[in-house]
Formats: sequence, structure tokens, C-alpha cells
Amino acid sequence: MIKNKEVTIYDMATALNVSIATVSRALKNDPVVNKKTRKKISELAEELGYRTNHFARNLRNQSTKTIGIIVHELNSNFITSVLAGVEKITAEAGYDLIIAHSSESFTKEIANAKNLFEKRVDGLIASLSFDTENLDHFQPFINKGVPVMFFDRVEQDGNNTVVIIDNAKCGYQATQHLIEQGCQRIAHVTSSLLRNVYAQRFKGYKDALFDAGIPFDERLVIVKDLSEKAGVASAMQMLKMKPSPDAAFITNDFVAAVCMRTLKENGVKIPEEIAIVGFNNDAVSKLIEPALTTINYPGKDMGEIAARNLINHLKGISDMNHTNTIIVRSELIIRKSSLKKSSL
Amino acid sequence: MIKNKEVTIYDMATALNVSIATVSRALKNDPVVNKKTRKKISELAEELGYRTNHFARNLRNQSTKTIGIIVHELNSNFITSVLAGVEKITAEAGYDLIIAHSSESFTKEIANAKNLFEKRVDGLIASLSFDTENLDHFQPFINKGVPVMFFDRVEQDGNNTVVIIDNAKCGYQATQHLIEQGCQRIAHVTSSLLRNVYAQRFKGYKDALFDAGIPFDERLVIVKDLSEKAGVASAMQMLKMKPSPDAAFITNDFVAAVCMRTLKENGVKIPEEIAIVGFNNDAVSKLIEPALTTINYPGKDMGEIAARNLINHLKGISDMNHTNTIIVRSELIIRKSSLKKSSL
DNA sequence: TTTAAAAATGTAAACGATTACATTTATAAT
DNA sequence: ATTATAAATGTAATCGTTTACATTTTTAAA
Repeated sequence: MIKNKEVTIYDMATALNVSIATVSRALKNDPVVNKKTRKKISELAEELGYRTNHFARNLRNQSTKTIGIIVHELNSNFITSVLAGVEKITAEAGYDLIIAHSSESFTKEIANAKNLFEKRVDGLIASLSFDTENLDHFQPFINKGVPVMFFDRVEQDGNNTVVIIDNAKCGYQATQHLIEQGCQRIAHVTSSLLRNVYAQRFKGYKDALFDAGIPFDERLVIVKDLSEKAGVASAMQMLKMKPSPDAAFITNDFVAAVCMRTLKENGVKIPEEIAIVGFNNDAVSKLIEPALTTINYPGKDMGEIAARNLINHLKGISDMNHTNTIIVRSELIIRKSSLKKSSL
Repeated sequence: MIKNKEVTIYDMATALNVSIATVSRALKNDPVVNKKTRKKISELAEELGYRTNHFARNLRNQSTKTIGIIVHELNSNFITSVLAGVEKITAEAGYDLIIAHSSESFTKEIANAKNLFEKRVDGLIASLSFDTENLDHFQPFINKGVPVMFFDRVEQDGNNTVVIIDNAKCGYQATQHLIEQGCQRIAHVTSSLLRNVYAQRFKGYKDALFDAGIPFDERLVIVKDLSEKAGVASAMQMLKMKPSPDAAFITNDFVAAVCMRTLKENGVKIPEEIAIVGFNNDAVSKLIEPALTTINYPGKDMGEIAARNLINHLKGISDMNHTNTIIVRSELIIRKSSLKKSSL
């Protein structure tokens, strides 16, 4: 059993005195070959530890039965849920999955795309990195007719199929909730407004203010990246505002948590002095104190939907080009960090 | 540019009136072919959007230039750091990386292993799932001479090369630190003692107690999984202990955070009444209150070391079989959750 | 100009599977 | 026993590279 050479269908054909065609057919359980022969062959395959050579097969078939997925980060609940959803569907359909992550870098995203293109995935699922400036790196897929699905962080230029939540609605709900709690000066800590998710949440924020008759004040809007440093800086900036804000809608739970910590360190009472709403329902939101009010959205469902659409398209069951935007549900989860009223 | 057929070296050979051999050689910049010819060919390749067919190449070369990595989870700082380290090294060496994750399930780990085996990775890096009962699923790799490196969660049967931290030492340090803070009844919340990491930390815990002359009390040891539910249950169990513990060494930051939350909800003051030490230096440890004392260890370095060893072995530079265990540094990071003394 | 050596290119056989088409063998109908 | 049909198996081309070995072309020395 030591370092034995690879077994091929030739070896097995010779051993059983049949042709390679029969072996090949038997291995995929083709009913055209005699039951007894099939049994003999699969038993021998088992015995010899045969494994199909996917390179030979793919070379011949011109198809890899592989889906690629590019995500912006791995260490978030949301993304792992998405992956779980995607894996479930792709596995059921007999597709393999290659996971790549861009670490929020445009350059790495391009490299990932190139790599998956080289690997000739049959389809691609992607969520854009923080830095992504354009979608040129996906063009090769489109040129070769490889379907691409975007989820969450997307570019809605109308040509791609995307799976998203209604970010504007979420932003609206979050802001409205804070207004209902009696807040009037609501800060908005967010990230690159080039990304749909942040732009839309910002829009929801403004709309909610408008509908409540609260004038929009640009000075309350803080745009930074998603790092710990940015969280601290945002909090410091809020502390310096005068009049001080009485609430903050922060579009990322981790940043919200860092902000809260910094605010608390500076003697600010949450939610009494500043009420906070985050976004994503990350694990951290339930662990910090006070627990963070946030927006929850179903990563697993988004993953399943994206994967299912892609695969149906590949199978020719449905045509992705006709369904452009799929919106999944989302909800505001109210916890203590925003409850000014009920805390009396 | 729409859905064009794949360009092959034949097409380019015909176009330039040279042989496929020349094209093939030119594409890898073989100095044996004339500089001008090389330039002409690579320009044409660029122009036509040629991409090498890796199936054909791998089929011919019998090597995939791909490393597989199986991790137990994705959503932790530690694992993403490891991946970053591995990616750095594999990319430098021109290897591709396929990431698979077992979600802490033995069954999924087996499936992942099988899949990577089918994909014929040239080498494998793995950290065992929570549930893993044996290493049989890695045997096929070993039989075919495919090197396997384990990191963090490993089985030290002496035949595998492993990259780990000195878990016993860490457990010792954590416990010793609590003892130095004046704690006498130190609970130990941990996970399956079948996993080296937990077994070793447990050993360190016991040794530290022994060296301090504190009798080991089995009732203080709580073994559960790493879920939120388990964290809550562990805290409740601690609350019921009498006499109550005055400290807890919890071998996972997330569980520690959940525990702390539950304890606080039940009116326990941390660290005054119960001091806490966690493990891993996860993002959450700095965000909760009080900040969590924990053990930090360099995921990125572990990833780099594992990858470098694997690749050196593949290149024949070094032989993994002679280096069995690589231990990387780790450190206790002291934060407020354990500071009984300094808090006066 | 001839010739030897070096440089450049070409030929053809792998690599291991899939499958259209051809052939053989078994089964059933006459 | 003969034939038609169905079932089972086989033959050989193909997928796109790589590379040992063979051949041609160029360069430089005699």
C-alpha cells in the first residue's frame, strides 16, 4: 500500500479483460453495461483504490462542475452563513465549491477572479470588496458566458443578477426606531458610499429624518473604513460634536462595538445619552454591554438563493438574465443599546 | 468578444506558422526559444486572451501545484490569520490554495478530505474538527505520498508533522496568573479532552494548581462544546457551585464572553468576585466589559510555518519526516477581567 | 568554402478519461 | 435453424499540454 502508482481505467480494463469504454461506463453506473460487469468493476475500483482523474475528465468534458465564490472577508457570521447556504445547494447539485477571499482589497479580488477564471469555474458568486472600483475583472467570465451572481455588496448597473436586502429600508427602520426613542440628533457612522450597502443605508437614514421632519445635518455623518481604529476615531469625533448627538446609527456591528467601548470609556451613558443601532447581527452584538440593537439578515438564505439561481441557470432551467434583483427579508432586532424609552 | 471559443496553443501555432512546441515553450518563457519569437507569441497570447488549460497541463504533469487546507471553522480571527499566513507562502511559491472547512463536524471533515484527495492536491494542511475521532481519512494522502501537516488541533501520535503552541505552558501561565491574583478556587471551563489543545491546557491548569499547593477539585472542571448555549450552561453551573469559585480559566474567548455575560446578569462582579481568563485573543475579548485576559498566539506565523515546511518538503529541500513538532510562541495578555489585585 | 558547434524549431508520444459509432453476443420470434 | 432485435462490449478519436528526441538553421572557426 505504499506510494503505489495511480490506478487508471486501463489497468482495470486489463485486469478484467474488458475494454476501457466498459470500465468508464461502469464507473458512472451506466445501465447500458451488464449488471454483473458493473459490479465486478466497481468492486475492483474499490479494491485498488481507484480515483477518477478529474483533469482527464474535465479536459474531455470541457466542464469542471465547480462554482467559485469570492467574499470580502471570512471572519464574520454573515459570510459564514452565506457560505453554508451556498455549500448546501452546490453540494446537492453535485458541484464543488472553491472559496476565495479578498480581505477587502481590490487587488486581491482581481487576483482571485483571475485565478478562478484560470480554474475555469462553471459559475461565480461574489460580494465586492471594500475597495473595489469597477467590475472589469469579471468581464472575462461574462465574455466566456460564465454566469456571475453578486450578493450583498453589489454594483447595480442593471446587467448583473444580484441578491441583496433592502438596505434603504433597513436604514430607514433603524433611524425611525431611534427617532421613536425620542432621538433628534442622530449621527450616522458608515463606510465608503460607493458601496451600494452603505449608500442605500445612508439614503434610508436621510429619508427617515425627512419623514420625521428632522433636518439633515451633514456634520453628523462620519465615513470611515471598518477597522478598530476607525471605530475609535468615529467615537472621538462624536464626542467633539456640539451639540452632541443623542444617537448613532452605525452600519457595522464591530465598528459599533468599538465606538460604544470608546464612548463608555469617555463617560458616555448608553443608551441614555447616546442610543446606538448597529448592522449585521454579528456575534459580538449580543456579548457587549448594553446589547446592541442591530439589523439581522439571513446570510444562509442569501447563499442558497444565489447558488440555486446560478445552478438553475447552468442547467438551463431558468435564465438569470431575466431576473435581475432578488431581495431577501431583513429585520430590526431591538436590544438595550437603543432603548431610551423603555428604560424608564 | 462574445462567447468566443477557447484559444489553444494550436491556434496560436497555426497563426504564427510555428509548431505547438515552440508556442508551449515560449509561453513559459523558455530561453531556448528565440527572443523575438517569444515576444511575438506572448503578444498574440495576450491579444487573443489565451489562458492555459490547467487540466491538460496537470494531466500531463501529474502535479496540480495546489495545496489544500481544512480548517474547523472560518469565523475566528485565529483561523483567518492562519489562512493569511498560508496564502502568503503558497502564493510566493506559485501554489494555489483550496480552502475547505468542516464546521467542527467529523463527517464534513471526512468529506473535505475525500474531496481534496480527489482534487489531487500536492499537499494538505489541516486542523482537526471538534468531533474528529480518528485520522483514517488522511491515510489515503499518506499512502500516495502526499504530505500532510497539522496545526493547532492535532493528533500527536508521533507520525505527523504538527505546528502547535505549547498549550500546557499556556494553561499553566493562565492558571498561575489567576493564583497570583489571589484566587484559590479556579474553575476550568473547557472542551473535549480528546483534542490535544484542551487536554494540554487542562494539564497546565492542574500542574499550576499543584505547584501552588492548591488541591485539584474535579467538581471545578466543566467540559462542554463551544456553543453559546454551553457558555450559558457553564456559567449557571459555576453559580451553583459551593463554595463558589473565585476565578475561571475558560479555554475559548467566545465561551468566556458568554459566560461573563451570564455571570454579570446574575449579579456576579468580574473580576472582584470571579476573575476570568480566556483563550485565543479573539476580537471579542477587547470589546466586552471588563476586557478579557487571554492567551494570544500567532496564527499568521503558524500558517506560514506550516505552509513553508510543506512546500520545502514538496521541493525536496527538507524532509518533513524528520521534523515532527514545531512549537511557536504564545503569550498571556493581561486585561481587566482577571485583575483582582491591581484593581485596588 | 567547408565544417563543427550552438541555437532554434519541429515531431510525435504521452497523460486518462469520454463517447460516437462499430461490432459482437444474447434473446426472442418465426 | 434462421433471422430480427436488443443488449453488451469494443474501437478509436478527442480534449490541450509537455517534453524527449530529431531535425533544421544560424553562427563562427578553420
